[in-house]
Amino acid sequence: MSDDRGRRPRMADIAREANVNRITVSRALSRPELVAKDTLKRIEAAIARSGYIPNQAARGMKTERSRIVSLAAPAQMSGVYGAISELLTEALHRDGLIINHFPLTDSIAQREAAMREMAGWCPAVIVIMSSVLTGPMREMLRVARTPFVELLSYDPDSLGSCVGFNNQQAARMLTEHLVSRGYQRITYAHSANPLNALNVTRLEGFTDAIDAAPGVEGRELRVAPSYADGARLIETLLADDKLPDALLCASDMVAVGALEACRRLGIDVPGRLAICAVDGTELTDVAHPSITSLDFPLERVAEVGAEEIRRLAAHPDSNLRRVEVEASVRPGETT
Amino acid sequence: MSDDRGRRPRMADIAREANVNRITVSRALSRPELVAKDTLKRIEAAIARSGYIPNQAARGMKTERSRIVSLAAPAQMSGVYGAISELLTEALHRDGLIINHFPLTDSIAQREAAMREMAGWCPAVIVIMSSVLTGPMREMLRVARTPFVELLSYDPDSLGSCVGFNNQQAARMLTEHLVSRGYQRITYAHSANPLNALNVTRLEGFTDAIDAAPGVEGRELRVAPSYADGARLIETLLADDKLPDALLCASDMVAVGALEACRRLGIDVPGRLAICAVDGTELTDVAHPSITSLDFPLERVAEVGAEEIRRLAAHPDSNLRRVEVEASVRPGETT
DNA sequence: CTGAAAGCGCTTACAG
DNA sequence: CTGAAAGCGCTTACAG
Repeated sequence: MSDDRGRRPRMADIAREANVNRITVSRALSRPELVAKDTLKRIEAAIARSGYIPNQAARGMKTERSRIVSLAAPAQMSGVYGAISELLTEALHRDGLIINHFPLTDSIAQREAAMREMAGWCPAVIVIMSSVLTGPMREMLRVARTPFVELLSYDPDSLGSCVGFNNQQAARMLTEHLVSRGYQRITYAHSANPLNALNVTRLEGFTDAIDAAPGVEGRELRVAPSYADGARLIETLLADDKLPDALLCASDMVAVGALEACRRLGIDVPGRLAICAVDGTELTDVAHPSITSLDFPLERVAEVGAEEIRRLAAHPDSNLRRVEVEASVRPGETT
Repeated sequence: MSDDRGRRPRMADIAREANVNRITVSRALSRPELVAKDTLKRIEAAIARSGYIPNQAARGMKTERSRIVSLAAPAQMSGVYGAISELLTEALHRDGLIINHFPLTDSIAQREAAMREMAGWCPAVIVIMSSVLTGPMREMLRVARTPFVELLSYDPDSLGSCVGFNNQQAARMLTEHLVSRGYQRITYAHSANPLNALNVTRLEGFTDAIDAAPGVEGRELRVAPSYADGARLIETLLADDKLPDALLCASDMVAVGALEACRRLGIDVPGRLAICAVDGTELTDVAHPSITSLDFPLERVAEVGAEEIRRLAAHPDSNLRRVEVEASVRPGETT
């Protein structure tokens, strides 16, 4: 029945079978109301018979407009990036937009290469979570003329649209919360990745709060975002006799891992050590004891973000939009 | 400096600036060793000056070979799908493969439409996690002539390559574990999604084990894969006075949510209720008490899967490979 | 309502 | 070492 001679059917094959010109097949697909009823029927039958699937690359080449949305984000899926990426992928899929996923590495050269890749596919929109933009990256975005959306961090000077919260302020509030509860030696555990935009602004917020609190000693520590590294962190601090009063974790996974290690090692939380997480995913709520963290509407970031992406995909030349969502401290049982 | 007249630079623009033919520019990009040194230098200078980025769609159209890998998976990123997808995305990105992400919905029609979309982009490989394949989907895969990889479930009759474990056996082993510990009324809480392949085979395994255990009463219950629904499940069962002896959870998130609800409601685990999870992500280990679950090498599935995808992308006509990874019960403190 | 012509941006042989 | 010709699979005006 179907053409089995080694290649997938093309529009020309359908046209031949249905006894029409390729143009008519194209029209039957894109504007069927302009095609005579029985012509349409013949074409549809031929399509069904052959299993024809239009080549999206060829289509996009002509229309100069793709339905691809390129999403660059840190690879970790168990935390806030996974949560947003899940909501975003679902929402955009409903609008017929295809998500191209680019993991962000720790190398500037690789991030720039990834940006080049992204731009090379002529996506409708480029979305970035939590990456610092280098000069070449900005230049590529400019030359590619692709609408650009930053998620998670609110930045009034963003190169494109953005939907997020003020991360500097958020880290400051959480630190102030710890100070107000009387903790004097506070350690901020974070990835220390200078390419992670959230990281950079959050560190500033932490430092601000420490500087403003006389007598409070602040430290920072590098830790990879995983349960295991959170647990290991506590073990190391304990072994070195360097356990602080309070631990502020940039990653929810680190907070959960640290909490579990404390339970195992008999460290009283929050009596001996307070634990506080910045991302505030569902995980911190489900933990026991529940972890003090940031209260910000993840769902709203994804929702408004999806809306903005959809809008820019439809109207690439429309104005940018910058949306700041509110964040506050959600006190849990660990502080 | 750069061309600012409303469109991104094309190869022809570079050719003009460098005083060569477009072909030479193309060659400079793909096989620079065939181009004279100073010609190359002129071309590279023009590319740098203009910020030229080759159009991947146009390139792929000619080469008939794209570097896209289409990945269809349930949207939930906090569980096993997120973990695999993270590892896979990173590994494939290192090989220069681009991941197109398609969330699986609960509607057959939508899944088939998604499959059509996927095939339309002429990906190098199509990867599916945990979806039943309908007749039309199989037909599309056949016509598209795209190599196909199934992950997570080992199926000797898979249409393509597969890397996974025997889910029927796994669910049976976990249920037998519960039976051997003396639990008599066992409830299997799962998404009840008939389109989820893992779900279907796991349910069979559960039923097998119950049928083989005289005097043991098995039930099944529908629950969405989230922390909140896991917690709600316990609340409902308690309110209806239908709490079983043991709960087998298809989703790790449900297990963690249920565990937390038990703690909150004063239900003794494992004394009054045993909890057991099937996916066995890191989450079950980090929970407290640690949750009995499946021990299977997630990383190996991702690693071998990535290898197989890479191989099929390079040699689309090579033989299929079916790899079964072993799984066993990892006893925790909840049974 | 349908089709002949031209072209999207690139690459693949082939000729020189 | 470089280029003129043809074509990948589709669509966009335009003409009839």
